[in-house]
Amino acid sequence: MPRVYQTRQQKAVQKLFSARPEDCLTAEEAYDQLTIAGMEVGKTTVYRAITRLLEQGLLRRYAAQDSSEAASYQYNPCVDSHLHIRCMDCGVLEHLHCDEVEHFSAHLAHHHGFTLDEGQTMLYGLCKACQGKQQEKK
Amino acid sequence: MPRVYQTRQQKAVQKLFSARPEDCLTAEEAYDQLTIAGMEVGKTTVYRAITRLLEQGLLRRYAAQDSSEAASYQYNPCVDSHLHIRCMDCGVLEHLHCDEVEHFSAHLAHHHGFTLDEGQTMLYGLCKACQGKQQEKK
DNA sequence: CTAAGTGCAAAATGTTTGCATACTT
DNA sequence: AAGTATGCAAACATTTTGCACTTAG
Repeated sequence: MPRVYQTRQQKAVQKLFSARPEDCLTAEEAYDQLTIAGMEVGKTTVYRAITRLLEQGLLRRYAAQDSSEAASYQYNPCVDSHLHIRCMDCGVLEHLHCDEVEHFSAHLAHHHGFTLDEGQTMLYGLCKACQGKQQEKK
Repeated sequence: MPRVYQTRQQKAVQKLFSARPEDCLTAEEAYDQLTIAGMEVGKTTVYRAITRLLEQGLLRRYAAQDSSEAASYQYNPCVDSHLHIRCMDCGVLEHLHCDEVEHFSAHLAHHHGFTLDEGQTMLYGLCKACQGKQQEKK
């Protein structure tokens, strides 16, 4: 792994993500944010910076649910790895800090020989609010 | 929802997926399979047939892990919905038929107000074989 | 000074759309 | 006959790459 130079642009991208560990941003959104902030970072550079951060394990990547939508990225403080759940209707992202997850993960390891990567996994379903909405429709 | 005509092509695509409910195929792969089988179905038509099957709930869609990789689709016999786990190293797909999943899902519903959609969710991690490989590398 | 990063334009990829034609019902 | 599907080519959106130039270490 080649060394990572601390350029103005690289620092700007990392800072953007690390400043909001709760948020998921697409490359485009990150680019826009930087532009608004007057940071002058090329879009290509944003992509390359993100790639570098992924390699360093500082970002996690979430594939889009629908096709032809962009992937999003989130700051990944290694210490606090946890599952995320995404509502398929409203798109809200929730962070699952919960012992039950550890229990389930342990079960997978023991009974299925599978080591769950919480950082890479996104659970999909419906949040409380959207379950209500779905029922109204019926 | 408009009615779905049973064309030669539509039937061919559905048959392809339903014949192998264990397999995940990308649109491209489906197209290739059909072409090899001499079915003469256009790629556009494959995409449109897949879209229709998704709308009907007969197919589930899995977003690609790495960027610039294609999404894959799998036949979805509604009755037997279950979680899937994918090895990030070798790519193997395992089907999780397990009471623990129901237990975890129930927990999510009760304590987090979140209804898990097992069909849409893919767990990522490392399978037994690849955990061994990872350790050797160190 | 050298390895690494930048930014533009162009390519690549997966997917969707416009449209004239053909098929189902 | 009306509604839907097909297939081609072209459009699209996201992401990557080639290349000449700049910057960090």
